Amino acid sequence: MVHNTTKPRGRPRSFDEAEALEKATQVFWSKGYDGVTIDDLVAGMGVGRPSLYAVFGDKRTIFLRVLRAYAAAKGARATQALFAPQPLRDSLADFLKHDVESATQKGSARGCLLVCVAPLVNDAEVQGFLQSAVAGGAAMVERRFRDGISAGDIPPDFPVAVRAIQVTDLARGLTMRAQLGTPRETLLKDAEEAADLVLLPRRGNATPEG
Amino acid sequence: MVHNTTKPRGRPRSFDEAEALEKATQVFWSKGYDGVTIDDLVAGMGVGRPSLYAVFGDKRTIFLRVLRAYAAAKGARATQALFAPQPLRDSLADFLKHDVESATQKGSARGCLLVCVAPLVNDAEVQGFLQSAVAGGAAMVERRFRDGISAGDIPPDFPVAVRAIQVTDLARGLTMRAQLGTPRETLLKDAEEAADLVLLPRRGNATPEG
DNA sequence: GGAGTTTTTAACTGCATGGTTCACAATACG
DNA sequence: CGTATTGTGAACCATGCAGTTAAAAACTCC
Repeated sequence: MVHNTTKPRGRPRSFDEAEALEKATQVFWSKGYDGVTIDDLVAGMGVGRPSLYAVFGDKRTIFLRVLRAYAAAKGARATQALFAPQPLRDSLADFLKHDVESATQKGSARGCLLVCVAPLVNDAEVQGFLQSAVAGGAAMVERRFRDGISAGDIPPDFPVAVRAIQVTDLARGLTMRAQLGTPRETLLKDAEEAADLVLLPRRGNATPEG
Repeated sequence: MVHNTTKPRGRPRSFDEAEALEKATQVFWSKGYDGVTIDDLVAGMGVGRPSLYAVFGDKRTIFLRVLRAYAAAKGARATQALFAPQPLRDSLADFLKHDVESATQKGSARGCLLVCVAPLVNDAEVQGFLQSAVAGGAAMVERRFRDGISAGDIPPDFPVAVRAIQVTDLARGLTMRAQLGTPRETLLKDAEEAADLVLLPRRGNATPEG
């Protein structure tokens, strides 16, 4: 973050760039990608049309910036939940519950930009970004599992990769149900159950069908 | 199935209604809902524009018909997989694997109309239909679990409702990964793992099969 | 073969939208 | 105080789109 100390010469902007992006997020979140018109963005972001094009570029570019900011914020919160000093089971439950909470925020659109909106955007760059985001999420959970093995919370033969993917699959299922209107309380309970499902010790071998 | 024996009076249609609907499914599947124009449907379905309006109605109506047909077909295949005469574990695995296969079919769009396209449609009727479809899927799995208890495949205290929801959540996760391009083989393996995750006996649970 | 009925082909209309342009307003610098 | 520079507001234009209409075509019934 390098701050530019030289003051801009001309008329100062009447909007805050980050704030406008935040509002753009809400617009895309509530209307999808194709459903959003430039006028929607102009109205929602509080930025005039020419300024919008000058500062942010066209719709696709705006969406990419929104996606990146959204994913970064979500990733940060996920990291915080996963790697807070607490038992593995609580980390996992917090991870999933946080997903649920952000997907059921009132006053904001339901669901998740990354899960519900972005996959439909027919754009190579968006798809690539999503793939890496998904892989990154699973990798994060897997790392937490490894820490859990070190801490003795789970046995050393715990199938970290498989379980990590299953956690993210379950998270996506929760998010989609949120989008369809399942109440938050139900989903929070399901999040706990999901954490337990993945972690509860098995009888016999941890990996089935060895 | 009532066959209409009276021949139609005027000029015969140059297209098959069911076939056209099938093609419409592909169009929506590959382009989403908002991304589809009437011209896309005209081109994709092989039906003239006025005929399209006369026979199928507008885009929203067409999409609803497509959804119902798609859900019916998918439900039928799911029933077949779940309730075929085989052990519970195989039923579940087949159920999930079938989902994966239909979501990774070549020559067709990836993912699932119900999971990847329909949730984004901002329409009360569509959302309602989706909710009932989701609930119906979970109920189907739950019923299969009950049968499994009767057959002694799982203990009587098996939490059928919770596990059924988890199965559908996992299925949605698989489907979304399919949409993002995860190869079929990976997902098929993950489907098996998911079935095992849900079914493997927990330590501390009573098992009937001695 | 002709009349009546239905589908198809092609063109048309009106409206929303994306992207651009232009004159004007606001601020920094000399 | 004037000028250069940048942002803003409103109007503008071409395009694409949904939905309709008019006439030609294909078929059944008489």
